[in-house]
Amino acid sequence: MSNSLTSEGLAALMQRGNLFSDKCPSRDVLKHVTSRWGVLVLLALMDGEQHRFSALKRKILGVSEKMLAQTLQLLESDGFVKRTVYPVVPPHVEYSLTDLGHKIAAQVVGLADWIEENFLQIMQAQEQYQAQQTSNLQHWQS
Amino acid sequence: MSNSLTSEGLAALMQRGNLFSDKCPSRDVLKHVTSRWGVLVLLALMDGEQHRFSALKRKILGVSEKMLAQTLQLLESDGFVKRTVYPVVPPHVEYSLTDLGHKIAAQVVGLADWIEENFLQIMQAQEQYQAQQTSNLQHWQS
DNA sequence: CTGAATCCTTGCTGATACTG
DNA sequence: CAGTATCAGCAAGGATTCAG
Repeated sequence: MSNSLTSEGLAALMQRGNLFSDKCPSRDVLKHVTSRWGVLVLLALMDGEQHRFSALKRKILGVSEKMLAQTLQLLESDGFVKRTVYPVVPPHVEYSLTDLGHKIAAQVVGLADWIEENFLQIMQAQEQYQAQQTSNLQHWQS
Repeated sequence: MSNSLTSEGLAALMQRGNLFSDKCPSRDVLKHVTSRWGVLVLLALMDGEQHRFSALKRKILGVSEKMLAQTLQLLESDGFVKRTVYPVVPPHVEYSLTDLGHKIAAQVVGLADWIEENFLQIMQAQEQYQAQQTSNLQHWQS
């Protein structure tokens, strides 16, 4: 059948702190949703509407067809994106978020928003770091 | 001086939805904290203790010295990690999270935890997707 | 002990061309 | 319209070596 899980195997997968041991499957999902285009796809689909492939391509500036298709496939395989095909000519495909997709999108966007909100502080830290590096540089230059 | 920001430039950087336009500096920070080792470093430092380089290397299984040093530098330059050097022989360096670091670590771990908590659903979606792909495969094989 | 520097391999990415 | 296939370029990642 499709579900071949043992309760022991499941327990091993679900325990916390698993991220430290390599090959943790959660890392793959994290990779998908935080990837360069993954974030943008989730963001683009968050309005709950149906979106066509070409519409997404227009909305997400700079993405190639290959990467968009690849990202959509990954997110679909994780159960975050729903792909609806209308068997007509010319082909018509629509993408939208699943319930699960909406939830993880909220998490990802929450993280992204936090960064944007606190970006001023981060930038100041970066400048301080830069200044520190520069002064160290000047030190051994003399 | 170190601060060369104009108010217009800052305003342009801070507006929401900026993630869509490429070269958004927030994307770099997002990349740092969600990178393969970035997540694990934040997780390892979340206890609030001081951690030595070699201790982190032992704690984060599989990380190379190069990537650990690189990750720590990035997180330090973003103001998330504090690096304390004790000028003794042999060298003694300690790493810990800043206040800002604790906050973003909470966000990142929140996302990671969400994935782990909902991993059962995700895995089921992956199995369904796999099954679907396999059946499609068998279709044209015959 | 804590890294920096080097080399080398891998994998991601994007441009192009092609299919149903 | 909605992709797939292929290939080339580049950057991330890792192993090793060297240095303060």
